[in-house]
Amino acid sequence: MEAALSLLERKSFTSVSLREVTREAGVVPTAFYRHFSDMDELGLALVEESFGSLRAMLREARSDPERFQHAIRGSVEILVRYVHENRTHFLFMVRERFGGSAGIRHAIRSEIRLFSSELATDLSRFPYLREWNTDDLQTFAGLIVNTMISTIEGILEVPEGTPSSEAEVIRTAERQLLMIALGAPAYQAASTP
Amino acid sequence: MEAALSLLERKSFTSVSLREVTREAGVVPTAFYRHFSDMDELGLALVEESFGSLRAMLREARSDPERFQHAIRGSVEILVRYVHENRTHFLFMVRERFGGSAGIRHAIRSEIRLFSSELATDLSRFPYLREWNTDDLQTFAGLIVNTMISTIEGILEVPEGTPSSEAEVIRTAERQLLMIALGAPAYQAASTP
DNA sequence: TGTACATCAGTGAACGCGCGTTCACTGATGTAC
DNA sequence: TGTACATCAGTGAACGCGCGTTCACTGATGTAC
Repeated sequence: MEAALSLLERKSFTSVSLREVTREAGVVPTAFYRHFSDMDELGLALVEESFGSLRAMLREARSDPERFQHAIRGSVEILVRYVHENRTHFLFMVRERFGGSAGIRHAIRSEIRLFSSELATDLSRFPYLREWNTDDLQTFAGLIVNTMISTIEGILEVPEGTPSSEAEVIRTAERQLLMIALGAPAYQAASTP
Repeated sequence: MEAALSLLERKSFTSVSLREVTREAGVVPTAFYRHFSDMDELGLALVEESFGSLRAMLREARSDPERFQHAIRGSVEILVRYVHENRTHFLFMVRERFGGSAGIRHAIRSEIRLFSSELATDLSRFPYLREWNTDDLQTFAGLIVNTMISTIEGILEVPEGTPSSEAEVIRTAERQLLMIALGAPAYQAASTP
């Protein structure tokens, strides 16, 4: 699994061959079958491992409710740190979300959906979101998740070691999340006249 | 190019071989070289063709300013129609945006950036956005483009012939765009106290 | 504590296959005079 | 209007290569008695 992830910096998982993985791992091709029956099984294991990183991130964001609730900046900071610390995991998720095999695509998609639902539950504890119906909360959470995903994509795309472009990505994310957060009360006011 | 696009329903461009393309086109493998020097050149030609569809969409949205300016529903309708009419073009863009070769990824990314800038220019003509600075407008346009992209992704993901799920995607898009639109004045009010 | 056996990750040779690319070719269509 | 030549898309044989997968194997580690 480590070998596969380390190959992702250069290419997408779908275009990595079984032999490339074993070569990277310093092992003979047939040894692969001691661990997985094919590349798809490896891919699904990587989905699980990768979303483990994401869940850990969410757990941390939750453990500091003050920061989570009040400072967009704090949340973006946690996001950025996790993307750096688990770069290949996030690269894998972003690359295979649409490019992967059907099984891997579905696995990633359902993890994101789960993640979005959990965020909706968290959001329902916000004072000014308390009275929203589930549907509106889901939509709102989806909007935030979209912005988070494109921020992750932005961070991964920025050439490594160009802090100025990355700072730009971060600044954009913070302002977009602020726009969304400010839109929420206006939306609620408009839909319950 | 038609043959390549027709293969995209099943797999991503990166994992399509030169021989598969010629087989689909009903032609001998070597005939490929009469048109492109390699698969990457084909891919770049497809980027151009695909974004042609997208530009046509923008042109139509612009030609009916009333609808463009006032009804989010109208804009989403145009978007949905274009995705259906050019399904393989959009599939190609979504799949290769992260999964493709470096050259193709860059080409797609810069087209999206261009698209976002043009939207920012259009937005500056809105009465209540007239006084925004370029930076805020770009950020705002980015947010809208993100939402459009994830709506496109949603439409492409929905199994064909399940109108109820598609309607759900459309409804979510409309409400998210509304949240964003309502957030704009609040954002401006907050940043110019 | 020692012996016998099972489990397990990795080995190395071999297979048939689809791949990208080369080459010299064919025959239809377009262009110059 | 007729002839000579150029351009062009497509052909078909051939190449060397990396691929996924099979098979019988080795040798280290763990477990039962």
